[in-house]
Amino acid sequence: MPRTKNTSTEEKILAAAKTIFIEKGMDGARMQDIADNAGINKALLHYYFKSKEKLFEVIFKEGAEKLFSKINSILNSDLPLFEKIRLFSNEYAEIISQNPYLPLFVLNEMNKQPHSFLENIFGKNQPTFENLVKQIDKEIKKGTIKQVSPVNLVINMISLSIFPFVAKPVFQRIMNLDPLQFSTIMDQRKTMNAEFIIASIKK
Amino acid sequence: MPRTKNTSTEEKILAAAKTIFIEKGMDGARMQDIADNAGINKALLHYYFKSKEKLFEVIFKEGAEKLFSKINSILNSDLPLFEKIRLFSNEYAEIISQNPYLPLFVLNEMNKQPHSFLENIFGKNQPTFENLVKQIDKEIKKGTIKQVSPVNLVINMISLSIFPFVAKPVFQRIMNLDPLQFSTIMDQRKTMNAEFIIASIKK
DNA sequence: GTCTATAACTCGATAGAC
DNA sequence: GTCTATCGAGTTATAGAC
Repeated sequence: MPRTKNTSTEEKILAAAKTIFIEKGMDGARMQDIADNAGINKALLHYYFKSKEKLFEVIFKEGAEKLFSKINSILNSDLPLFEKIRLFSNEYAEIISQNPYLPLFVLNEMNKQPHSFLENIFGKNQPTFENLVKQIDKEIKKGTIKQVSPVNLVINMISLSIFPFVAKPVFQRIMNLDPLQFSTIMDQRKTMNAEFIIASIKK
Repeated sequence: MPRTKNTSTEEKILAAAKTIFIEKGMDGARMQDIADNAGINKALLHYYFKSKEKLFEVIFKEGAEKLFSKINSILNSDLPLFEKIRLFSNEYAEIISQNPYLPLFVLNEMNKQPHSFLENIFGKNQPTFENLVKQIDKEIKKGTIKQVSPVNLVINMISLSIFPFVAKPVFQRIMNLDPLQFSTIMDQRKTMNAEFIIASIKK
């Protein structure tokens, strides 16, 4: 299908909305800001996406998808446990360093938005971690790793990958780091996180 | 000083403001909500605290203080490294499980509020981690722990303590946990976090 | 499809009575 | 110190011309 002027405007709006919503959140964002950022006027926003809420929904859904899909695909793959941990840490760190403000946006709105809204967005494609649980149990029986709870292992992996970005202003301030020092440290973590996790469970 | 009707109203306002601001953030909070929650009217809010921003400042400052003071006092104490890690994990987990919505509130506003606002609130009581850095270097030379970056160690400790609470709705959803299961897991983490960290650096 | 103008409404803040 | 009433700025959303 050839690009018409129509879809190009839609894309400009989506790009602008993404920027503004992720920066300011649902409550802080202004339709005027989005219009300005897209180089159009407010009325056109409503022409393409009925309401602020509808537009927000599109942006949130896409953002949440980006953050969650990778977790499932890697953790449910057939890789050996340690490789899985390394792959996850590396690829996830990459996604987040390319979208550093996305996690806080999604976390925020998941805490604020009503349950019905989230239900509508996430639907029923509930991930399962059966695979991973079995794999961890097997390693424990083999004696290669300590007795760990799979759920807590996953929580640790995700926490170490995401939180440093979410808390960037905090860490910069309490540790007295300038932006360059901080980003150097974040780069180190891309490989360090996996080794840290592995060291913590290895026997 | 005896409690007058005056200060009691002030306290009601502060308690209400805390509830509403932490739940909805600066942008999402409504003065009407705060007034309702305190059982008074909007005009009184302005009588006690000039503006929404001033009221917010008080709440934010108190919240940030609660989260940050413990980090410094424990990490700069004279305890042996492993004890320090255990004490921090336990006490910090306790603070946060008693104020589960505080971290996201503070993180959010630290990302959103202008630099001048934060400067005004935090002033110049910049913590230093010289103590900790020296202590870690000493342990490395003694050969009791691996060569680790002090900054990253602190980032890991804080990340593992805070993030699970911040991402509660995410973890509940992707891991299919009901609230009781989730809080059981969070309880386990209070002691588990420290052992996890220690295992990851021990030689 | 895109614009200008404006309606409809929300919300922080103040005036003024008690 | 506390209330009711209201102002005025700012915001989403729509009407209507091009």
